[in-house]
Amino acid sequence: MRSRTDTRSKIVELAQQLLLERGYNGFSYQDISKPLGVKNAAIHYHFPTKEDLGVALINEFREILHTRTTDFMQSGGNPVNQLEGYIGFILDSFKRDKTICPMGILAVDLFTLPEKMQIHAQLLVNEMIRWLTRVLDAGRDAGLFFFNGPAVDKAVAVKSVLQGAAQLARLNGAGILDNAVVQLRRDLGRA
Amino acid sequence: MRSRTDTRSKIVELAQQLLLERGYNGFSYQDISKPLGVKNAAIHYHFPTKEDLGVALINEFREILHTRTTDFMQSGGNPVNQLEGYIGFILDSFKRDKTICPMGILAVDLFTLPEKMQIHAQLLVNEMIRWLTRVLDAGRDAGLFFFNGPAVDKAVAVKSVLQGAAQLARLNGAGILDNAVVQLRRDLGRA
DNA sequence: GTCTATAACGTGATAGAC
DNA sequence: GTCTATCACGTTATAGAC
Repeated sequence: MRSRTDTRSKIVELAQQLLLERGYNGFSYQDISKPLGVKNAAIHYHFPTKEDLGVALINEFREILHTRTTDFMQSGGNPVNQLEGYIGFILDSFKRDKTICPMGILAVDLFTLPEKMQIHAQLLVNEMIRWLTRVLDAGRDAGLFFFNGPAVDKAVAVKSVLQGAAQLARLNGAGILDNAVVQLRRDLGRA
Repeated sequence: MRSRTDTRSKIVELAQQLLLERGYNGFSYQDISKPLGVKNAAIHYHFPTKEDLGVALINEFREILHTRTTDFMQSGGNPVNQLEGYIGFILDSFKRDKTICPMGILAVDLFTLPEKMQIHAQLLVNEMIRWLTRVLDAGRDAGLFFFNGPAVDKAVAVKSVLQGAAQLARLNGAGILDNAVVQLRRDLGRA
């Protein structure tokens, strides 16, 4: 029993995979329509332009972030659990199919992206940093993390390590990402 | 007085800028030939396929890395100077024209790249990690850096921070990169 | 909501003249 | 070493039938 937007959600799901795997300029409407067994025009019905599709994908990432960070909050509210939940999500995603963080992908492609996508990508990054800053700040106050300087600086550093290491792991093997995570924990005084 | 490969080197120079700015799938032969005032066929003469051009670009990055790390070595051989030289290079590049590290770009585009490019990209990353590991290890032995765990783990973490933070800075402003660098120094016990 | 058909253009690439 | 000319194909996108 398929809802009336079944195709639409299948398009979003596949396009998301393709964006994460190949970047915004690395996939086409054909790459979506062929596996789904529909025609290009069907995709244009749901997303008139590729920009519309791109914006929908970024908003999907923002929703995932919101859902998962809310999850982390609820599961104890412990800052360690929250950070480790995010780290686990990144490790699992990479190990499944070498998925890397969408923010790095959007940053690399940024100057080729339609304007609306650029704006929504900025929102995504801001939301991520805001959440991670809160987690680290609360964890330091509770004596669970140890670091100097403003929490927002540490948040950017932590996010950057995870993002960058997953990228390097594509080129050098998954072990490099595991080791970077271990080092990250050491640098938070947790090892 | 132009050498017989003047056009060739101009192609490489411009293509490098384009790759760093837009990713491998974000520029075309036209983007190179038009500004240079030559025809597409002229580029195909020097680089029969885009793969050939791409490999040449990666090898250029490898040469730059080799030249600059040799520089750092010679200018005192001090591990702090070596690391700070690399950091300064990244900061300057970003502030000039929002240039980010080619390794992140190649990682994002990896599964769309011709085979030879993928292989050369792996070499580039391996060489980078090897150099940075040596610098950090020597610095720790000399009591200049402070960190726990294998130097190679810290090298990956340091490289990842710089790479990831420059990407986030494209979306959030240059300040975020500066702050990540400050945090990086703190986490090396240097602030 | 999906289709066929088509438009308008950009892409990487090649042959052969100069 | 660079040109003109051309190719075959893929791209995003639209109009209109069903």
